[in-house]
Parts: sequence; C-alpha cells; structure tokens
Amino acid sequence: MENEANKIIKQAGLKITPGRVAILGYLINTENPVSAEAIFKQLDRKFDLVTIYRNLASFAEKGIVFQEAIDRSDRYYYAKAEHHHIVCRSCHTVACVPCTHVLKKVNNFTKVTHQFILRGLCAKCSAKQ
Amino acid sequence: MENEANKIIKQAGLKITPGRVAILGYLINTENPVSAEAIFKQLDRKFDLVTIYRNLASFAEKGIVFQEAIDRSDRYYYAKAEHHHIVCRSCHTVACVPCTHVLKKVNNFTKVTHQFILRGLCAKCSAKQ
DNA sequence: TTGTAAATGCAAGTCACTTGCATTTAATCA
DNA sequence: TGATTAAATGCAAGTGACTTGCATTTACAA
Repeated sequence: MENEANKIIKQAGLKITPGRVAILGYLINTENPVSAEAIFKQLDRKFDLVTIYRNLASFAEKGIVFQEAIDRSDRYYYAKAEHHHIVCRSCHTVACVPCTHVLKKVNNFTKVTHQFILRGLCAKCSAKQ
Repeated sequence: MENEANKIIKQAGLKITPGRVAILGYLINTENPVSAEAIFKQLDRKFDLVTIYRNLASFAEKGIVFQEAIDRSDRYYYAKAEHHHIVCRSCHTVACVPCTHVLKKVNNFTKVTHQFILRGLCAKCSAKQ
C-alpha cells in the first residue's frame, strides 16, 4: 500500500519522503496499534527513531493516524479511526474492538472524541491461570 | 475523612502512616482524578514524591484507588470506581462521567475492566474559540 | 538546474517515574 | 512499656520514552 500512503501524504500537504511512505505504509497494513519503537524495529532501524516520532506527530496532527496512551510506557499509533482496543493484562497483546458510535456533545463539552480501552486476560492467558 | 482513610488502610493490611492517611484522605475528598505531583503539592511537599508514588502504587495494588493513563505526561489516581472522565483538549480540565456498566467477558478475554475517556472542549474553552 | 524551506540524524536534554540504600518507624510481642 | 523487626521513608542516582538543538541533507517549486 505504499501507493496509497503516497497519495495520503500528498493530500495532507506534507512532503513525500522515504521515511514517511514507509511509516504510513506500515501503519495502513497493520491491524493492531503499534508503538514508535515497534515501527522503528519493523522498518529495520533504517530511519532514526527521532524521525519516526516526528513523522507520527505530524501525521497525527493532520488526522492521518491516531494516537492513544494505552499504557504509560508507550504511545500507540494506528491508521483506522473509530475502533477500540482490548489489552491483555498479562501478555500485553492489543486486539481491536469495532465501534460505530459517534458522540458530538457530552456534559457541555463540544467536539468530543472518545477512547475506550478494555483490559482483561486473553484466551491464552486465561487458560494459563 | 482521615478516619475513613485510617479504616480503609487497616482493612487492606497496610501499616497506618501519616503519609498514607494524608494521601488517601485527600483522594477520598477529591472528585476529579489527580496526579502524584498534584497530591505532592496539595500536601505541601510534606512527604517525599517517592513516598507518594510508592503509596499510590500499593493502594492501587490493594484496589483501594484506581489508576489511569489519561494522557502520557502523568498518571491519574482517584478513589471512586466505575466512573469515567472527560478531558478538555484545550485547558486539560478533567471532569467525571458516571458509569454503571460492568463487563465480564469480551472477545474471549476474561476479567475485563474498562476505561472510557472522552476528550473535547469544555464550555469555557468552547466559548473562547 | 537551482534555491529554499522542510526533513533528517546525531547528541544532548527533559520529565515522570523507579530503584538502591541507609535511616526511621509502626506495630507486635516479651 | 520497651525491645524487636519488617516495613516505610527520604535522598540520590538511574531509567525510558520521548523532545529539542543544530548542522547537514533533501524534496520540490520556480
């Protein structure tokens, strides 16, 4: 999907660079949310971690990717909006839960977005205990 | 509510110390979730920040208080279970949203807990923009 | 092609915790 | 009530995930 990445980056008004195409291409093809560090390793450390962080930040700013503080030790990034996550308390696997709710106004707050994180024990870890 | 704090600490099988009573007493009386740093300042730096962190960790382990990674720059602690948070994207005010849902099993995960964070612009910040 | 603003990489910095260790203290028991 | 001891505390130092500064390189418009 590097073609698609290319197009999205251009549409966002950002320069097309090898790093950006690789990062976004990887996120588009990945179901689960991933950390900057994971992307760095996945791309064989070909781009500096700083470059990964900076590009993820500009993608997030443009609304191309989404960012969540699923736990405190890492931020997670993903390319598809409106889905949520369930995290295994034991092995830290992150799986996705689809969501079609759109909220607009809550408690007099406007422009409301929501983040829903479930935590539990995945089937494998449930079995172990 | 230092009396109540006392009782809860004892019931949890923890030693009653001035720091613990002060921290838990403060959390019990506080509606919004707060950070360790905020508690530290609120208690006039009378106890070391390390002490605050360690006690919050043992309270959380005992299930006396709850911990959330609302954003990445701070963890937040609060004393009342089963309610959720709405955060102002502009001034970072955190308000509470009641919740009565209890989930037990989702996607083959067991022992599921949930965290629901809404982000938006509070009435004040909505007006400003 | 060339000029320039933006992107990159390296090194160093920041910030919210976390750990090590010597000292102090709550709480049990003689 | 005082001695005992495991646990709690405070200070200093460490860790890890970013973040920033700055010199170099590069995308892309002219």
